[in-house]
Amino acid sequence: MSRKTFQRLSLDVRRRSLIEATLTCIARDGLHGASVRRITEEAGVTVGLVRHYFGSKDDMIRNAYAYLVGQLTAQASESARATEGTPEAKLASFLRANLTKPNMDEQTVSLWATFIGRVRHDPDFAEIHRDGYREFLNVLETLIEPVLIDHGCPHSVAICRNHAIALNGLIDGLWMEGALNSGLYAQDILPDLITGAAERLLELPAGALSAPDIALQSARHQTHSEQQSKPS
Amino acid sequence: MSRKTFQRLSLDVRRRSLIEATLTCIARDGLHGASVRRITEEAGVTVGLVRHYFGSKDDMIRNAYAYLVGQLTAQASESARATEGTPEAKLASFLRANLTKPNMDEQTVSLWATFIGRVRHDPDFAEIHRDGYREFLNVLETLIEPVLIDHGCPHSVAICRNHAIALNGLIDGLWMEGALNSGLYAQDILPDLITGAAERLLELPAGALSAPDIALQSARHQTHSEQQSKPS
DNA sequence: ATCAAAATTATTCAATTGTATAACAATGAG
DNA sequence: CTCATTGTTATACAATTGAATAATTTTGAT
Repeated sequence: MSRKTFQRLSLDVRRRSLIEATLTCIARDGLHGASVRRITEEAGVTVGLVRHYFGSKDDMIRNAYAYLVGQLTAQASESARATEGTPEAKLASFLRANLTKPNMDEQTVSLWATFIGRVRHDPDFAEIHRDGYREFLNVLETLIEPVLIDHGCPHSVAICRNHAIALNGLIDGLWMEGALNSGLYAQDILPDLITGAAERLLELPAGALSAPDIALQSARHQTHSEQQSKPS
Repeated sequence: MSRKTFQRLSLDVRRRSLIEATLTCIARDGLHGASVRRITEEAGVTVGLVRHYFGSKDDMIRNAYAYLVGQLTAQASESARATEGTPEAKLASFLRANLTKPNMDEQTVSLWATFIGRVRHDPDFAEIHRDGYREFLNVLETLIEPVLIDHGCPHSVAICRNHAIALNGLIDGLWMEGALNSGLYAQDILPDLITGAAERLLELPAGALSAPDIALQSARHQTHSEQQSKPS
């Protein structure tokens, strides 16, 4: 019986393929069902490669966690960056993105919770979590400040930070409970719900985030040089 | 070599002792480190009892999850019920209780996240989660409604429910990120932060929840028959 | 075309897992 | 005091686990 034929791939490609297989398996089988054998089978390689590329299974899982957190934050940030228009529109887009596909996904939340459960037991997990959380807070602060300025609200660093902490809590909680979808309400109410809630949290006039057209009118006397581009 | 001496305990006591040992082990060693042997050693019995009382390890863990959720909800509800005074004081007490010890505890959050990670893979876990979530929402609605009425705010069933969903998200998110304590801010800012945030979410006058004395004055013209009892 | 380097496979190993079964002893009824 | 009940211990077992080692094949440099 002949050996399996194989390709030698670059370090980056192999590592990524193993990491993605790890996430796939944990999402599908849970942490306890994601054995080295199943993961490597999913990646189309044999077990030895784990040791070769990561040293140990735990180290591979750590890398998978960091990869997931990075993806989540990057997706959310990108969604805000890609939105043109007023700061209100950017913030609203960011909030809504967190509560719609693909960001709000049961599989992703499940993965995330599984990893969070290890933060306490593994310093590396704790560091990955802290970095991801800090990054998320920073993005939020950056989005919040211009909105506060636009509406003449207080916008000191401390105030922006506290708003970011609260808003992040709101996002996290709704994201998690919404994605797990216990069936107590329809998931699609959440984007509107969070923009409305954010308006009140930041003490913006009603509709500032949830009704962009109205908000645009009321904001026009401040930033009349900007014009909203209609999506095709 | 003689056998281990033992006591025959009642069904309830044994089951609870095994359940608590299960939670202790998962909190200490993580889900993967909580083997039947370690759990039974923690409980001071031998491995055979798991089969005898629960049938399987998975079934024992399911029971441990239900036990944890029940405790969490009961503690939170009790903290609100025990507070005498205005509806505002009750709601504020409930909110603050969720973000202070013993409710906000890294070990508990870690346990909770670990279990949440299994909701997707086990229908029994999903049911336990849904029941706990529904119960929490109901408590919140019950606390929110009289506050809205006191301040002359709209308080339809739908409005109360939406407020409860948002407030629950806020609680969950802050509770989780706060307990994991990434060190980005001091944990003890959270009780004040959430009462302030809740005021704005519910569109109450500033201080209605965060500064009970001032709130009492402003509410006195509505509910002047009530009097606050000073804590000893 | 050759050959050394190293990426990958194949296999082995000890340890641990959850569960099943049999032996035992604590307990309460009579 | 006796004895059956059954809660509990002790042991066995097959399966699976993560990791280590050895064998082999691909690849790129020369």
